[in-house]
Amino acid sequence: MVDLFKMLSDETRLRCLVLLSEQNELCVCELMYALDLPQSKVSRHLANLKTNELVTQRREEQWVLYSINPDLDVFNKEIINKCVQNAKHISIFKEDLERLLSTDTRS
Amino acid sequence: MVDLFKMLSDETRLRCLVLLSEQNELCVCELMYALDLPQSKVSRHLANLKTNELVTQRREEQWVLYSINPDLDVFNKEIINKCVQNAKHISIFKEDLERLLSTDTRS
DNA sequence: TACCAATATCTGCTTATCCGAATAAAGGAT
DNA sequence: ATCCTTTATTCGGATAAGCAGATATTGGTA
Repeated sequence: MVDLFKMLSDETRLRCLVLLSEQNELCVCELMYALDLPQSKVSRHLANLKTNELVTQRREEQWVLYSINPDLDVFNKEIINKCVQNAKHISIFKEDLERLLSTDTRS
Repeated sequence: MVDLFKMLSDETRLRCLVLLSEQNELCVCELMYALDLPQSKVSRHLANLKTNELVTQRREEQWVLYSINPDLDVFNKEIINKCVQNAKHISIFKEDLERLLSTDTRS
């Protein structure tokens, strides 16, 4: 439990997880654009999430696509889902999603 | 959200919250005994939880009794409840509860 | 007043976490 | 082979968080 909550106690990581829950698969540059954050920051936090098995990655052409780990245990899945639901009311997350949907940044 | 998860990402604080959820009200010395941790550590973490409004305190005679904040918003309450449920399967939390119930340490 | 039990806070220290900037690596295209 | 785009990692430094042990505070009691 502690490890899950450590991962959730950083705004950048939470924002990544919320977007990944909405969009299924995203590459680093899409997340950079949606979050409006530097590349190393996004990449570093995704690496943390992957180390803690909250996300998975696969390579497609020049991009690395991240997803929420489909094999999450029930508890982790439920907590993340609650976060995603809660995020719907919070402006920073809404803005992230708007930016994400506003342009195709994978090109 | 980030603040809630920061509070939950420490084992001592999680253990306190789980016991408080089970027992309604506990004083510092009961928690010290149940968690088998030094007084300053328990007191410090309870102070953190209080600063973040996850617990409340009241004084009764020589003791300070802590409770889960009854005015928690829905999200915080749901997350904490999930933790309490999940803790039922985890030995360290079960042992805490056994120790707590084994003796009256408030005397 | 002096004392005592319970709790809170301070002190000095160690470790963890986060950051931007720079560099490295990896794969595709020319 | 070289270049380009994307992503990962390293570096040095700043800040936050955790700890034990010691001291302070608080309210009640002798």
